[in-house]
Amino acid sequence: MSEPAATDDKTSSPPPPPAQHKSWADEADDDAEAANETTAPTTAVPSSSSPSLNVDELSIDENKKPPKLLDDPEDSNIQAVRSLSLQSRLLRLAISQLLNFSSARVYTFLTFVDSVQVTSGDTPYTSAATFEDLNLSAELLRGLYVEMRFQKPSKIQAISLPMILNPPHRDLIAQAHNGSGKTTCFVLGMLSRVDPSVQAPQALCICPTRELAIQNTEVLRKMGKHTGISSECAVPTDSRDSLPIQKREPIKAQVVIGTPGTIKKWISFKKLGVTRLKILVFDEADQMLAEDGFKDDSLRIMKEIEKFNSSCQVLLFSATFNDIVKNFVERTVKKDHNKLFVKKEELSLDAVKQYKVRCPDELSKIEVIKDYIFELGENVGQTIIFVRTRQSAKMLHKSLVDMGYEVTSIQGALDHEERDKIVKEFRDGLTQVLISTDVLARGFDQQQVNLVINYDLPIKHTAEYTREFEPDYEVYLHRVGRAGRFGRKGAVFNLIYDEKDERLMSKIENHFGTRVSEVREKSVEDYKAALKEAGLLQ
DNA sequence: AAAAAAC
Repeated sequence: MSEPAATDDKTSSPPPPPAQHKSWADEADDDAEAANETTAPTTAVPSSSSPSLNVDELSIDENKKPPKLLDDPEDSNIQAVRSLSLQSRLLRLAISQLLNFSSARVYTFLTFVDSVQVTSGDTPYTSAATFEDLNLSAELLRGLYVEMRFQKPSKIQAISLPMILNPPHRDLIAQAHNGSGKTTCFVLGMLSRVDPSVQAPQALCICPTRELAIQNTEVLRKMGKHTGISSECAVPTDSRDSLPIQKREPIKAQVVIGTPGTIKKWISFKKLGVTRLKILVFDEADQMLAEDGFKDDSLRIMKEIEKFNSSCQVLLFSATFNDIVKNFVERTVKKDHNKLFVKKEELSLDAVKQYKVRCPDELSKIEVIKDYIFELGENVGQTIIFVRTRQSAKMLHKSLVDMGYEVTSIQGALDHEERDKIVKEFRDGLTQVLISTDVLARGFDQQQVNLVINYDLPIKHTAEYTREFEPDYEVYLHRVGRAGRFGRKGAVFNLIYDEKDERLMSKIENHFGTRVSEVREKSVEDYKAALKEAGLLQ
């Protein structure tokens, strides 16, 4: 039995919640109109400034030992930051001027082993060393240990769960590495905040793709198996076998997980009530709130909930938040939110070894895939090949099938049924190699995937009139993150063939501060060596 | 110039 670490902190009565601004929809409104303008609105409360500028110190209980440093590369820095209410800001300002300190309090803690206490504003949070520390129900603990086979909270879980579960239930923006267990954070949050005696939607989770919504629903059902909590997956169905929403009874499920369009539709048809909602989650929140993502849908849903229910806790989770979306996202939630961020340099997964392969032409990309990667791939686990367009997904699929290889491919133009089937076959291990557009770039969790091939590199489609292509760093990171789930080993091969690719690749290297080594010679032995280096072969 | 959702 592991020693329960410092749970006594909980017993010290938490101070009353400070006055809260609950007008998050209003905030969102402002932003929607002033999308790109940066001038501070009215009397600028020195809003939660960029952490890197104001990193001050970790506020640790004096009686506690300081956090120990781990040299585990995975256990990299997370910054815990708290936006302060106006009152406490003014108070801090007064004090700090007296003491000649910086006025913004930004709490950062590096790594921890057992227990860290973070004081956020005036609320102390003790990280959870064990799941028992979280006061979860016995049924939920059983789900964690027996169904999920979890032993103890991962780092992001240890830090974020106390903030999610304990009053005053502040909004939270949380960033954590791919495969580090973000889903568990919000699924556990939703399950434990539901009142089992109320048969109405109390938790809502919105995801960018059908596949992710289904996956999250499955995780929730597994983890919540013994709780009796009901759930519904709100994704489009092929009209044949299901009643149109107009004719359905209002949703009674206590947790609803789905994609924006369907959720919007259900709400507008009054089939999904929002008045009892206690917690609203955006998975892949940076994409959900990006200009070229689901911003409009997300804000509309937020506003609709706010209209009837001002005390709904909002959680925003993602592995990536670029500066632009980060800035916006922080103004979308209530002002006194908590936030956890990871430094950019810390994000690239050290567990996944990155390679580039220079190919003389487009055709030779296919040669590389079949001659080397397929040759070795099957000893290595499953493989996802990412392509930029639906067209290339079809094209590559056809070429490989024509050559006699057993691969499948998925992209958004396929029927829902077909998509579900292909994902299921891949999950069941019936297929070894899956070609995919960026539908599966984010969140798709299949632990057997050890190899990712970037058939082409992700490109940012900004409205700028530049000739220069910009890589989509976030998508790159998410793609890479499909391998190496939960700290496993993995490898990525980036296939590049022209000047454009070269520039994209080096920009990616610069951005993440990593060097991507090249597989030079063209022989099976070289790929073997690369996979050995990645830890995938002996 | 893409993909995602969904009308």
